[in-house]
Amino acid sequence: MQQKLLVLVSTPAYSRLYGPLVYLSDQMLPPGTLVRVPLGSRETLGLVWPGDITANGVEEPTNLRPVLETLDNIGQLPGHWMELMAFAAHYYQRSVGEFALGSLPPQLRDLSQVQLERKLNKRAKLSRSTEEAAPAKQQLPVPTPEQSQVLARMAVEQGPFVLHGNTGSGKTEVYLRRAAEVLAHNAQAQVLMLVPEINLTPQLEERVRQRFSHLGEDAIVSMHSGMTPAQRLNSWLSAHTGQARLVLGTRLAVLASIPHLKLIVVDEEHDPSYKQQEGARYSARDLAVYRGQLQHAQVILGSATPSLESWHHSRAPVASEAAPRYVRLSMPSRIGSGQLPVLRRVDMGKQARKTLVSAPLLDAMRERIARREQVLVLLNRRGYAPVLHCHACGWKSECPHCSAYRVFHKSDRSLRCHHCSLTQAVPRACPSCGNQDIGALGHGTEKIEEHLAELLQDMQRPDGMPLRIARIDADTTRGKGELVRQLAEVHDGDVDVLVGTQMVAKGHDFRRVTLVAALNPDGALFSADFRAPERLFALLLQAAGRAGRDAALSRDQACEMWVQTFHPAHPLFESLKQHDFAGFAEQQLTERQQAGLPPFSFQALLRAEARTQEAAQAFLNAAKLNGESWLAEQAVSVSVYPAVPMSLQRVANVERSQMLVESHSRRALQTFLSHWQNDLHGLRVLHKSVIRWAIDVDPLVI
DNA sequence: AGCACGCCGACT
DNA sequence: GTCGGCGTGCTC
Repeated sequence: MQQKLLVLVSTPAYSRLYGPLVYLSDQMLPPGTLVRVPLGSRETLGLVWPGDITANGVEEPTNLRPVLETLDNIGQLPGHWMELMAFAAHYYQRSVGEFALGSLPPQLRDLSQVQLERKLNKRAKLSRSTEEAAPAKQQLPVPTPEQSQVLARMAVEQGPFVLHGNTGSGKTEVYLRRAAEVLAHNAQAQVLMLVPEINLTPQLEERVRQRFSHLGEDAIVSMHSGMTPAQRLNSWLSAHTGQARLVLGTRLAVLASIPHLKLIVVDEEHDPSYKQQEGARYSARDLAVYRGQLQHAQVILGSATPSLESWHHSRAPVASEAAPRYVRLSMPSRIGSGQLPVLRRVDMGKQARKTLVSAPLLDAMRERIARREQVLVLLNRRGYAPVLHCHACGWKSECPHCSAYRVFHKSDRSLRCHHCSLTQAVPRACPSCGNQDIGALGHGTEKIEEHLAELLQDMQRPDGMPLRIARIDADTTRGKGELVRQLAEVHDGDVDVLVGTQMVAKGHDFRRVTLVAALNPDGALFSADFRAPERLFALLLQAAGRAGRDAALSRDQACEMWVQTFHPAHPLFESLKQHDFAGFAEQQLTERQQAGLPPFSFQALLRAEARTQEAAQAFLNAAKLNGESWLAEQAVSVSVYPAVPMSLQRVANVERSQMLVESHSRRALQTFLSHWQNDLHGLRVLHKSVIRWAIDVDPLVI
């Protein structure tokens, strides 16, 4: 007899097929089984989903089609993984199908049962040959008292832990030791280590592989989007079968099937790249905490500058409040002789107008260079100048497809849109009035690199060789492996001054850098984005941490962090000077509480994309009306704000608009959003010009 | 989202 | 006379 099965396929929440579909099968397949099913004229991967058809399917389609093939040679996806998918889809307002199928390695979608079989056989042979690896004897560093204390707590408490450790306090050693304990305690146990961006942390990967080499080569796998489809499938299968004991990956790894997961480490947990910014906009950090609960795995959130959300949730309990959700553990000391850098502020109000690099900073740089130390200069804008400008008619280098200016890149004399990638040669004369006198406004890393070369042209190294000024940003690291290569050059000491965007401040140690300078950080102090100060503080502290990690440096070579600012007395810089994250966090949390901002409120954004701004806004306004009438009826306390064009209103000729939704109760917000989805599906029929819409829960940028 | 069907402009 | 533009509609 033919069975009816619920099957998930990858369909977005805004299509009409957002729930499980019904298929016929000769046998009853257990939930979690992968199948190939026909869908319209194509054939696609499906996942058998738990649930009662008769209870669920109110209006069951008449012409059911049969399952084509069962991919049962890799077994079922575990129940807790399906629970994770169901939770994530519900919380982030996506279809379960999109979340679940999107979390599987892309190649799994294309392979047939037979192809998969071949792949699995090949893997089985390989793993047998490398199984016997001799346990390597390694000399491990002796843990500091702080590390021992922290590890002792982790051994007896469940967490989740917020591990607040200053740069250089040895957080990584804690992760590795805790992982070793968990793996030794249970021969099946698996550990997941999440990092913000894998290409920025080859050092960590190397360290992990070395430390756990005794587990065998294939017991450690990586997972990130830069891998080839075949590599991704292999890693995923290793994790899914339990063969991989340690999974090291970026945010997408939190969605992998890891059946015996016992420990999740989220390194640099404050990093914004844990929030997916397209498609299903999940937070890997938050899902890691939820997943820990589901699978009874311990969770460690580590950072020198924890997110204010995590910091808030790990506060000392207040009598009136429930116990904090996270356990806070601190490691304030820096290991070795390396000291924390001294903060120097240059009051730009006292410098000549339009100064890019102030005299005191330049002098300090010269001193360092003369001693063959390295200098790191940070500027958060790439290119030469952010906009070209005609002095005669006022023309500016706008992008024809986006509401943004195209950036002038001097190296190849191009105008590039950083949003839609449109690249054109710089016009010889103003395209609007023909005037020859077009100039650059503002400055980017390219210009600073050029400017510093001029300012320092009289200098040479002690050995008479010319100075080398290098630049690292998204433009110079386009090719594969370029970033690693260029960083290696800096390491070898072949570079005296390194100019870069924030990408160089992340996760890389420069042993001989003793001076770090932020040229123009003021934008974040008074930004409309309430998270800008938090990000700036993290960036500056992290950048400062890049410096002076060389134990050979003597005391009088103390490292310095320079900041050029018009607001030298700003509390952010005062806290930074004291290396006082806790003080900074308290001050920010007080402000957020007074303003009713996260983590004291919960937010979501409804975004709509259409050919015209009016169409996008009309859809949002209708959604607002529907939503508000429901809220009034149900007496649920959620505010829906008016629709506004997005800060980048037009990208690649698509108009975008968005609307903020806010509540003091996470539950109220969730209830409302779930209801709202139905409204939106109904509205879609009336607003056909809307290309797509999506809800972003816990948005990072508004 | 894919993918097909379907009706109007510049080309082997 | 066809190839191909993307508008509309459907997929268990």
